[in-house]
Amino acid sequence: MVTADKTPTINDVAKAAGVSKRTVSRVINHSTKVNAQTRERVEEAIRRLNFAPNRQARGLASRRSYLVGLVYDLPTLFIADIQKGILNGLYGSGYELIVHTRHPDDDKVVDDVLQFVSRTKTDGLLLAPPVSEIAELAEALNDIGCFYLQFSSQLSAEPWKQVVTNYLPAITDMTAHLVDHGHRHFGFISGPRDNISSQKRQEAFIQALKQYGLKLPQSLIVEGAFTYDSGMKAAENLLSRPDRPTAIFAGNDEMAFGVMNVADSMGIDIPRDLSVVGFDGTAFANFVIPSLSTIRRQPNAMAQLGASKLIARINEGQDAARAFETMVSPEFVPRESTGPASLERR
Amino acid sequence: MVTADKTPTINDVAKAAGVSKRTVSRVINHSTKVNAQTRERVEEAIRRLNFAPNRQARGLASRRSYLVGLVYDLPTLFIADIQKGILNGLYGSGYELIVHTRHPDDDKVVDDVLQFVSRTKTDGLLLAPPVSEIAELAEALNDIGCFYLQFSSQLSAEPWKQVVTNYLPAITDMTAHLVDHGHRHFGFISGPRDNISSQKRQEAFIQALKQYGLKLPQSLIVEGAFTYDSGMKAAENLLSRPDRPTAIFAGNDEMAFGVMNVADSMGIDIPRDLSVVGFDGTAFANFVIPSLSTIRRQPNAMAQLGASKLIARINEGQDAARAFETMVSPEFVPRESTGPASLERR
DNA sequence: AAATGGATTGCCAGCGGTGGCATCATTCCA
DNA sequence: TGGAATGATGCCACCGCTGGCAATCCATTT
Repeated sequence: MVTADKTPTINDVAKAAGVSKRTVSRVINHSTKVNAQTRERVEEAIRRLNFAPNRQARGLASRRSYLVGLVYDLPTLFIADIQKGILNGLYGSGYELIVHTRHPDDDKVVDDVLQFVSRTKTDGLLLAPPVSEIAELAEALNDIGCFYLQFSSQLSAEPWKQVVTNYLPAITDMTAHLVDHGHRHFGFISGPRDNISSQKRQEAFIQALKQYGLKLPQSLIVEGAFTYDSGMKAAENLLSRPDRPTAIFAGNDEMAFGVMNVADSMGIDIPRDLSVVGFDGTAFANFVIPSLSTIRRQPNAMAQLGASKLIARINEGQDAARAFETMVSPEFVPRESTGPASLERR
Repeated sequence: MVTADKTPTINDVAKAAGVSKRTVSRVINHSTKVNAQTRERVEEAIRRLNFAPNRQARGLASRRSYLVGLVYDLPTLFIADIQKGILNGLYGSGYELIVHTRHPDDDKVVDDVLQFVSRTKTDGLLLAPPVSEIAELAEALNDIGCFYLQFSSQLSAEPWKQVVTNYLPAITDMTAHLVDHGHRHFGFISGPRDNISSQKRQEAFIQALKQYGLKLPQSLIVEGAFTYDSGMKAAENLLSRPDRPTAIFAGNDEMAFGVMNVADSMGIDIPRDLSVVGFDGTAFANFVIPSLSTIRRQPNAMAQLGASKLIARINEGQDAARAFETMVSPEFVPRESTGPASLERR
């Protein structure tokens, strides 16, 4: 019932190994200035006593916390996957993950995050989109000397602070797929206007179309809000016009589901009368009928990369972080919601 | 460029307020033994200097960490919502959330969590299902005197350590809904056999049916794995038998999507030929066509309750936690996937 | 007026580590 | 052989805060 023996301290280890606690400290911190035999002796003692250094004391003395923070906005499946990937990347690094999301009461994101950092003393911050795209926040963090890593869609001048998703290849593949199937007339449903990821997706789509000498008229770009309802609204708009597109690319899967629903209730068959493509590639895209062609991101892989990169930067400096990849590329996954363009359009 | 003034310490505040640092400490910790005027003076100084106590130093001295941990298994939308609710509940409490999920390399859950606790020195643990249902883990945590709160489906003898979802009311409503629509012949797709939540759902369903003098024959209970594929398999099984049910209750939404898909490819129309009900009520249930009738849990509310309850227990003891609710009830949300039983059943 | 007692407040040690030296042993070179 | 350079280790203060107790103040009691 009683666990009399409290957790061992560095002193216990020192005594057990017959060295000073300073030496034990050196071993813990992988200092090179320790004799191989001494190190072995200390490590043995650590193992025998099942010693784990006290993070708080370590942090207090060394002015570090051995904590990294994840800042995100909304709880989505994508974020859950990102978080999982981060935990994988952190595994064995000695760092723990502390999470933060904006509280409805806090209107000022920048202040909110700054407070979080000062409260928790995290050694680094992982910024998920769309928080990662806020330029003022990055600036503010730079000012206070806080290490951060953004999961972003826009390459900056400091790539060691980023993991960037390059939309172009996958969107080009997707476009090729549609064009090959005879589509010439496209609609695009964007995310919120000020959302950078959404802008980037749009740009990539336009650029891909250009390669085929095709254009995306402004009138066939409808603003959504990355939500199901907004996808429906946009679809009603796009599908009720006389020159309605034969293929719609939605800025995320959720809006694509909205499109599918509207099409269904308008008697427009997918993929016979309309092809639909989403973006994100969360599991649900595979569950709907017909299954949704989409662009699959790799949250797990990119998060793991990001975590490792941030830790490298914290522990070994900027140059170490530079050695890591920056770009990740999602991939187009064709499924049942895309097919040949119907011959008799309109 | 340089932010010369480092963060203020308790000493700075003490000096500014003209008191000893011990008094400042008392104010921070809401000790009652402080004169009202003194307190005001100190609080003013704290505000003026924008002081926040150093969590590490505080923890080191008081043997607490001001950290609570969330332990979960898989990254799902449900977990993301739970986490969001916890963060809401923790807001303003002075506690931060540190997350942990089982790493594939760790086979022994109990040891893994125990290590996490000893590494991080969390003051409390929030256990999400299915980790929350592991009896050995709860025991082990009790042994080391770790406070925890389980999000569970099974009331224990220590309700101050739990937030329990009571499935019966919603499942009874759902059953009533189906029976009112003429259904008499049901199929049930369970989660993994050893999953306690799944067992509870099954029990509740059986109990609800009993109220109508109806039975759920063992042969119409098919084991799934809470995954889409397993839902499809189970559906193939259920729908290919001569006495196939007119309504299927799936243990979660994801499996229900599998059922819908199989029904579609077998030419079985939902809801005309078959009613389907899911469980979870994540947003996607509303996105499929037809939209899925399901039982909506309230992850946000229950998580917020759980977080507050745990903090109360940590700060004010068991009796304070007793004052909190324990039971939460999900609700049945009828949508398009359920309707009248087809007349000419076989 | 001295004693009593409760309410406030201050002092000092110490939580478990790390940083910056000093120390000591050994090796290398002139 | 002496002296410097190098490697390994130990000593002690200190990181920023809280716990335990002593000290102080003030009102009340006798």
